[in-house]
Amino acid sequence: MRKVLQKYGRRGFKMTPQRIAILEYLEGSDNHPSAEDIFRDVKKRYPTVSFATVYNTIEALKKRKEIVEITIDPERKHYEPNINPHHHIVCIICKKIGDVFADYSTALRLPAEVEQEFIATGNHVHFFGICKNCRS
Amino acid sequence: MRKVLQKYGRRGFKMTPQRIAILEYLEGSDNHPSAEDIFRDVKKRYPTVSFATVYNTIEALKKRKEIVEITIDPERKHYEPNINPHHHIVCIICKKIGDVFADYSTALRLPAEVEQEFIATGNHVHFFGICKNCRS
DNA sequence: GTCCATGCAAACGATTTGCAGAGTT
DNA sequence: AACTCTGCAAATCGTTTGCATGGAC
Repeated sequence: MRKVLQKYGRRGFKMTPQRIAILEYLEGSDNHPSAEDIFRDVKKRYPTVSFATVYNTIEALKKRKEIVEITIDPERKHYEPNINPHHHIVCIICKKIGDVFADYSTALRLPAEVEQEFIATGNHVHFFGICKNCRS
Repeated sequence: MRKVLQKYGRRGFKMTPQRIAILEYLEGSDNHPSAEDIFRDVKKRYPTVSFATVYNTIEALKKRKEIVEITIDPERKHYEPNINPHHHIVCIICKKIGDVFADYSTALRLPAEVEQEFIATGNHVHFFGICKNCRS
């Protein structure tokens, strides 16, 4: 809520109750929800919300660079409100996604052969591991 | 073909013509095809192949760890025959995927806060950039 | 005959789209 | 009225599954 709710008083992006609920859910915890996660949560307060609204809002927020789409789960897309570039770690058991704030850029040099083919403009590290909960 | 075709003479994994075609395509170039890419290519030689066969074969090969599924394209899964752990770079224009053989493990240390939550067991770096072709 | 791969078609799950109705200005 | 968001339903796309047929041992 905070950030985005302030930013868009009303202009260009209408702050409807559903959208507020979506933003609050997205910014309310350190989760990385899928569209369905968002849908389920918003439905608690607005039992008539539709997937169309959720996806519409996601699309509008992506376009405005207020949220980021994460491609880390082969089955579905996930979203997060944290715009600062960072990395992720995924529990291989429960699939929980954690944030990793660190800048590895200086270490992540491309091998020479690859540099002949590509100019790198960014990077994202996907760690996998086991979370505290799943260690038992 | 080489590797896998030799390995499985016939036992446990039947080398049918369709499977040979799939393996040849997978190992024949440094591509990272999607199921549909594979399907289209095999169809050239076997016009009656079905997606079921392609997906069945992919599944069987994944289970035997002969190919790896890549989660880097939000729209579809990609596969590659190179089992050695390595990283990837994706052209943000044409989506071409390149291999990056480098071991960044020593540099990729998790921040202390994250280590309290997760034990890392692996990593994969997803570079993005622009390929030679798309520079024009 | 047994086993297992094939190929067709139907099913499925995630996401997208068309559109009529509503809310806001 | 103009604009745009909502919610329903239908459509789409990638992937999976059920099942009858068919080839290899």
